[in-house]
Amino acid sequence: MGAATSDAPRAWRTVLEHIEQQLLDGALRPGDRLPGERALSAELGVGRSSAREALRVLEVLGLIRTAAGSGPNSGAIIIATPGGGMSALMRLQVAASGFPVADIVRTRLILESSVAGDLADAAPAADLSAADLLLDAMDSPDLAPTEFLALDAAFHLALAEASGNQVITATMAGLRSGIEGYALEGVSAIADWSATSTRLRTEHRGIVEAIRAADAATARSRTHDHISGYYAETFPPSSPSGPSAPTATPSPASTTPESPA
Amino acid sequence: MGAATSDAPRAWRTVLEHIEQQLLDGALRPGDRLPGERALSAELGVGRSSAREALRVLEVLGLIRTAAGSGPNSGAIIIATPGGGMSALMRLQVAASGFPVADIVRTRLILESSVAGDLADAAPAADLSAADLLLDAMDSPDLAPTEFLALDAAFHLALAEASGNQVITATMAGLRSGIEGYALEGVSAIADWSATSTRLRTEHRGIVEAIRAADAATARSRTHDHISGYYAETFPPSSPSGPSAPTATPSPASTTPESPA
DNA sequence: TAGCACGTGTGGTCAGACCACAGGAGGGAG
DNA sequence: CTCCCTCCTGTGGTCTGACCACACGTGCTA
Repeated sequence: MGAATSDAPRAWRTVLEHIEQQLLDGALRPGDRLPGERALSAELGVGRSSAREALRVLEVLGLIRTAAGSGPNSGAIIIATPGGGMSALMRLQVAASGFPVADIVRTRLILESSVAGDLADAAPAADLSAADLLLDAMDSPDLAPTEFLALDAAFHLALAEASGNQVITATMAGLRSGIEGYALEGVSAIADWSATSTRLRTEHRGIVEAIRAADAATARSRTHDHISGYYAETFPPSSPSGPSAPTATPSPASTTPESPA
Repeated sequence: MGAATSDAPRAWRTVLEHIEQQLLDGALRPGDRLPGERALSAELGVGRSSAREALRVLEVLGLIRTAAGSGPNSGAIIIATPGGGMSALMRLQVAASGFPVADIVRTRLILESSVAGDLADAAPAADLSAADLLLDAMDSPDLAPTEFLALDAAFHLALAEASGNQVITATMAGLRSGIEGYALEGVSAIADWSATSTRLRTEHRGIVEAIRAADAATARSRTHDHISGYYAETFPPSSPSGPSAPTATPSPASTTPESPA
């Protein structure tokens, strides 16, 4: 042995597909332990290194968690944490120029505006306590920009989580990771951080307020303006991010009032 | 050697971070060739298998393309094809129950409605020729459901591409992949395929028509209804996809006419 | 009975060896 | 001089075997 017999597909792909199939069949469920690497490779007739390559992919994608040692917590365990995989994907794609930053911002605009609107419309009012906590934490007067930004990201994510849509939550986590580097850089472009953070805090509360008031249109437009405003300030005029400006995206409810009056 | 000295982070992660850093620094750009696996591992002081694990991750994430042999086309080459990675991620997350199908559909609703609206509002009218071609192809009377569905997916993707937002395009490709299996299964749940496909064709043309007429609100609502309608038909009442029905999401412009009259 | 030492299995990593393949360099035939 | 064929080289792809660090369980010991 030692080589691919030409007609066979890549060995690691075999492993990946095998596990995917078992997941689809229900033979493998979240919380379950995968066979050990040695067993898995023997079972599928591939080398351990090939099996490991597949497991590595699953790990980065957020499907499994691995731990050495013995006992029930060791080995590869199925977990579905899409956020991690999404973050890695977005981050690397941005690094490789596959995702223009402007497109990420535009996508945030769409997703978050929609989330805010849905939250306001939610029949049984969504639980915003997590967001409230973050809002309070952000009021600490002596927060470094980095800390503030982390709380800010967590706040936006908390809204997504409150909406209950796991796909959007994971996507937003990924989008945020993708532009995290730029966000940190951007802080230096802000003239008066104190004023900016105060404004951001006010806008955050305004969004939550609109959601609580079940005013979807306002929640949407405030979210849109909040995000586009921040990026307009962070990425001054000639940001080499892409051909068009992030704020160019017409939001579903930004300039269109359609107020509930 | 042969083992991790406990304090060191995982070797493959070292490789991954090294490459990411080079991408961020601009030392590595799309189209460039990575060092060979042997050189890379030597350079970073890790084993070749560890370097390979990192490369495998990059490959699945759509960042590199690998080819054996020699010459300029061999080796690992930086490519930024987010769609592939996104598809793998979504597909596996769905398989692992990390992404409820209902959430994926809801996300499609948001993204595609928004795309259709933006397309209609686009200052220089977007190029819809690719979508037109697919529309014509879908008119072939003797298309198998599978073929029709493939064209249908391509049509929706073409609209996203026309919008020029690469993040949305890749995300939509991923979302589609995630529910592809369910879509194929769902065909059998459709009583009169001929009638359904005719309806879908009509709806598609209606969407494009609204976009061409620069009627954003109609484009949005038609897109929303098109998608939610299809899934309502494909996943009859008691689909075990999630706690709430996909159509429960209030679209920005679905039931709210705000017609241009 | 309480505590500790050892065995065992797991992931993590490395080193070395082949294979298949694609391309280029070189020599030989025309 | 030109063209074609052959061999060589480098690349990814894979397998095997080995060792390390670690966490757990078992069972012996005090």
